[in-house]
Amino acid sequence: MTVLDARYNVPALSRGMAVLGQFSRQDRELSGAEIARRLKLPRASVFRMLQTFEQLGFVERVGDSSNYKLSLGVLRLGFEYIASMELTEHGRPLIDALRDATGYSAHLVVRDHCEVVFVAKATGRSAQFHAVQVGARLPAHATVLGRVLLGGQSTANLAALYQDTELTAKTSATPTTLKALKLLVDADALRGWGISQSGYESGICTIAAPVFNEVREVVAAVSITVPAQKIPPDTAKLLASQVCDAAHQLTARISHQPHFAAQTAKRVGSFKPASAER
Amino acid sequence: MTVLDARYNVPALSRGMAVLGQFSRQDRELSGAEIARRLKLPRASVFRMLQTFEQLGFVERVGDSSNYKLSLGVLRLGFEYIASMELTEHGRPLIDALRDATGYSAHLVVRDHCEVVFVAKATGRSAQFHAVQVGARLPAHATVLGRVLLGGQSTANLAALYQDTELTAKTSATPTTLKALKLLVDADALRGWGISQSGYESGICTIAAPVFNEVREVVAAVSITVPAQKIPPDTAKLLASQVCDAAHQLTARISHQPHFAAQTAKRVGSFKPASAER
DNA sequence: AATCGTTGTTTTAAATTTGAAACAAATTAA
DNA sequence: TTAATTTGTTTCAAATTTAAAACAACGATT
Repeated sequence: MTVLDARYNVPALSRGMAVLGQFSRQDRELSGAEIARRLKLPRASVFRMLQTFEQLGFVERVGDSSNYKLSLGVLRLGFEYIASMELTEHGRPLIDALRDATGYSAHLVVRDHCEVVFVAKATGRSAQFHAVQVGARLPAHATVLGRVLLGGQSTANLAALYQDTELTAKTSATPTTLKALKLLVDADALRGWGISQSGYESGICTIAAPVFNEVREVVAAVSITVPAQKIPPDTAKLLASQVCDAAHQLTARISHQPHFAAQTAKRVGSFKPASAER
Repeated sequence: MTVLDARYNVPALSRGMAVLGQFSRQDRELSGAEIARRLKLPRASVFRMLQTFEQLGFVERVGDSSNYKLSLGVLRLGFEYIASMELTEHGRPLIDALRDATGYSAHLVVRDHCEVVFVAKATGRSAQFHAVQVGARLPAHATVLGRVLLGGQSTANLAALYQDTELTAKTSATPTTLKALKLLVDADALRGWGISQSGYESGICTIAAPVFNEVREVVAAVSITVPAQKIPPDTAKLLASQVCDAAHQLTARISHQPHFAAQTAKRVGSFKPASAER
């Protein structure tokens, strides 16, 4: 594996993306000076970067002020990403069907390091309060979704994943140690699905099942959210079987043809484990 | 207004974003060499940019090959954008309600130059074939959505908008001249809503109504899609009134408090109602 | 086998961007 | 009002990145 080499950095790029990254729900608008202060960059540099981003349609000025906000351009990247995933391509009809079958909101999620990311959703009839949006992120360790997505990870892998991240307690049930997390992860992996009776936000139960790739690594999870304090065991089992069904179907679809997608089917045979390192 | 000055470009940024922009549904994976060829950049430069993006989590290597694909990081930007829009904040419950009231998929769209962009959707029960996704784009001139979004634009503005864009004919009903487009736009603007009986894809009818800001500029549109070849006039009127209702409510919500949002309430104490003007 | 054409990676002179400092305009404070 | 901050913009020498060229590894073709 080629190690990422700091020699080959393009600082302008890193800094530029950092600038874009400053904008958030809390900070819709930012001035050049404010960004410069936060990132400890020269005002002149931020000024130039903002001008560049404005030309590219990634940020725009707010009204007549000199403040900036994100612009529609940034959506393009995310959309192309979602649209380019074979996972969502095949997953969408399945979670739509799952929603129709159960009547509850169904989701398709993947893991990005220690976070759960929603990549597709089918909204149920019962409009929830703050329904999650595609692109939303949740801490993996604090949700069933995350624990299902972590299924099959070795203790060492988990440790590596969480070496820079605290296992913060969201509720009393949240695991705060790697050991506790591993136990929960293994339990769900063994059963083949997971359930949270008083999820991240209470009053909502989540049932999730893993989607595997060709080598049986977890690559995604399918889930439904049920607006209830607690689901009786029988109902839970019934719903779980439906969720698992959807997950199995998706597994079948994406693991059948190993990474067929590529238009660059170069060396199909060679599977040798990456050369020497220096 | 400050004119965008080419002097203040950060080439590395422009090029970097161009690299990311190369990835699409058609081109999920790209090699460094391929990108270099397309953008006519030195291979070494592309190589370094890809390494940088990889470190930032915007692209990742595909399996063992040296190809790259977009990574989950790019979703973050788009999500923050959507989440930071007051439009979606207020619009989501409204289109959810519209979906529930009509039973059809409801959407919230905005305009980006000559394109319609979906920023929120509430999927109806009847699962469509290729349901649009948040972030998806359509040519404005070829859809009712676009024509409603263009409402109120002067002929000069339209001309400016389309000086670099062809009005390509998607169907026989698509306007291919500015004059024809203007006529359609004005008709919908006058009526207060628009309908396409054989939309962009046939078999689907779309009814759309504009959302205004404080100064009565169109800033968004609310719509529903009805899976039918043709809707009888009475039904259409009924549905249209529901769509208009939702649009009016959204207009009321976002145009009431003129751009209050700003977190730039730096000095919290000073709350004097900016009486003295210069 | 040997050659050719690609592609990924590395190096280094050449050219560029960068950031400190200066300026101007706007805002706040006294 | 006046002075003091803060911010947006501009300049230019210094320092950096860049891109041409070279290298190495690989696959395809002859």
